[in-house]
Amino acid sequence: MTSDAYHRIYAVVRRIPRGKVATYGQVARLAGLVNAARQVGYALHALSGVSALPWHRVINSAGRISLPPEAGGLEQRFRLLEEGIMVDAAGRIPLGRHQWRPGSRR
DNA sequence: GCGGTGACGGTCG
DNA sequence: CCGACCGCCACCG
Repeated sequence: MTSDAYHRIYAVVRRIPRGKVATYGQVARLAGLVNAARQVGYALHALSGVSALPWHRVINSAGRISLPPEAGGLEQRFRLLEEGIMVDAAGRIPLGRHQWRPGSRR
């Protein structure tokens, strides 16, 4: 049932270091997929929060939480704050300071 | 197989 | 900086 694409996506998300975030498009590219940002969102949605994956470290390219508050966005904001990532009331995150750069190992 | 939908992303005004 | 549009593409009824 878990497609190969999903497996790759999850593998990438699992590598995001604590205290760092990655964008949907970034995850898609690292997973070797093209124009699949939406698919990444769909893959994470399929988890329904029931997972050991750091799904909360994935945000959109605008540097904001895409998930509606009542659908888990609130929990995502809380988890990020808990890791020392600044998230303002509007769900905005300073990407320049927190975006994950693969290779820098953090 | 078709059409609507969305945890996206880049552009434009 | 923000909202409106449009292009993309897998999932679902």
